[in-house]
Amino acid sequence: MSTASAARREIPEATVARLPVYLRALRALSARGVDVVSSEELAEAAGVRSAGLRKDLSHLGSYGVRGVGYDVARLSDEISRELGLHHDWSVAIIGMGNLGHALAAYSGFATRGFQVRWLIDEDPAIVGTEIAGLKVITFADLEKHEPDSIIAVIATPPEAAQTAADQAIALGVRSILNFAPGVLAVPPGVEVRKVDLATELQILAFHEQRGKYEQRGELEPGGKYEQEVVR
Amino acid sequence: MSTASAARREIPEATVARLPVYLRALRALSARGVDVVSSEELAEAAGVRSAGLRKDLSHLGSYGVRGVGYDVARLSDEISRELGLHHDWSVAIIGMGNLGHALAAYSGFATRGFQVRWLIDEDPAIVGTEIAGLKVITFADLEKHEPDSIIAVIATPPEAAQTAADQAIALGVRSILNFAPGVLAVPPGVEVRKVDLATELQILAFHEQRGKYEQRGELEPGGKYEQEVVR
DNA sequence: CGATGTGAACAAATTCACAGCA
DNA sequence: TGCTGTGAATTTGTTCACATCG
Repeated sequence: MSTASAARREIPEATVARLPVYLRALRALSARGVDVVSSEELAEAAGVRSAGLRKDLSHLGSYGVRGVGYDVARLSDEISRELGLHHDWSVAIIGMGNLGHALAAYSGFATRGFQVRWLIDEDPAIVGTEIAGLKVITFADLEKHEPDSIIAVIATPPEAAQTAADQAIALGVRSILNFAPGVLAVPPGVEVRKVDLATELQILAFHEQRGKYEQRGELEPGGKYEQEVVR
Repeated sequence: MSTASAARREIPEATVARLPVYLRALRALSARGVDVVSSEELAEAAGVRSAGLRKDLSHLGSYGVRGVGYDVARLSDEISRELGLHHDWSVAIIGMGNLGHALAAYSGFATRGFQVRWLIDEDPAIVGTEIAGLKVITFADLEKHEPDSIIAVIATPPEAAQTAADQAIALGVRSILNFAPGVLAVPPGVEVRKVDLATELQILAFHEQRGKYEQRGELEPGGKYEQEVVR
């Protein structure tokens, strides 16, 4: 109740999940010199329907102009604020195997308000080495730095994921992006999102097996097709 | 009606997305020597509610025994069948940068019916080199092999993703897992799933900023907490 | 006029609660 | 008795269609 950015309108979870997509589309438009965009155009760029886009944006407030559209810069800013991208976020990557390595070097993080600041591993052979310009440290080392407001990215082998999560949480981490397969048990107040590669492939396999669209074969070889993004 | 696994009941998308999770939990139980499990226990292991689990499984048919539970081996098998994990799937990874590299070496793929068989890149400096025991080839080379029934994993830089998708689709690929940020335009009949790291972090940032659970501070330091997985 | 913003209709997913069966 | 399987109730999300306003 005390904080200024307090309980505003409740924003539906499904909407929150799409805001980053809109933000990216807006950035791309901005880069192309567009500064006003209609819901129709933005929806196209983001791969959603225009009515849905308008409803999503309506949860943030009224930032469009009727008969005109949305100001790209303004809308970007509002969405950024809503997502909490004003201050930069510190990211700690835990587990410096193949995936951790790649994530440490992945520029997609840095480009949008997320700075990878710590690389954690417990393997003595890896601790102390330098990856992508950062020294690999242990949890004990991390403790010395600000413990709060870090997002932890878990890229350990599956067996080590729960322990890694426990240690991160003990240091005050409340947001975890988990690349390790399996379910993490965390206390209330800690949010986990997971990225599970095998699961994604299995979902694709399911649809491919079922010929989801019944449209076996023939895919209109030449020609430009309408944008059609499946979920 | 001829094939046993014929066009059965429609399975809700949300259910499909959870089947791989159940499958993994079942495998873990099996490895621990458990061969019968209740919906309560399996739900716990999978991080869902038992009622939801039962409803999900009911879409596959009646494979449980009232008063007893589910046979672990049987249920694993049924879910595997449903997901199309009987025959192995071939995966082609496109774009051999950091991420492509890591994905090529990632054992999590191989362990579940997905065999990474081709690594694609167009950079002459990379083509021909060997990564994780596979030679990097071009799209032109790929064409010589079976074009159908491949799942393409796009790990290119964002600018190259659409072209990569177009080329893969031209070769007959109908399932794409896209790691590049941005929206892919694909014809009907092609399914795209995307994994967007920056988006995931932004969603976490949103919730952290809002102190989703209002439960600022105090996280019950010691003690074992109930399992509480947020989405 | 033309595009936004939104109530109302619809659809999908989740949760409840309990009948029914091993 | 104890669990599954499932209708019914509820919640959440999407689509429609149009009044509204710059």
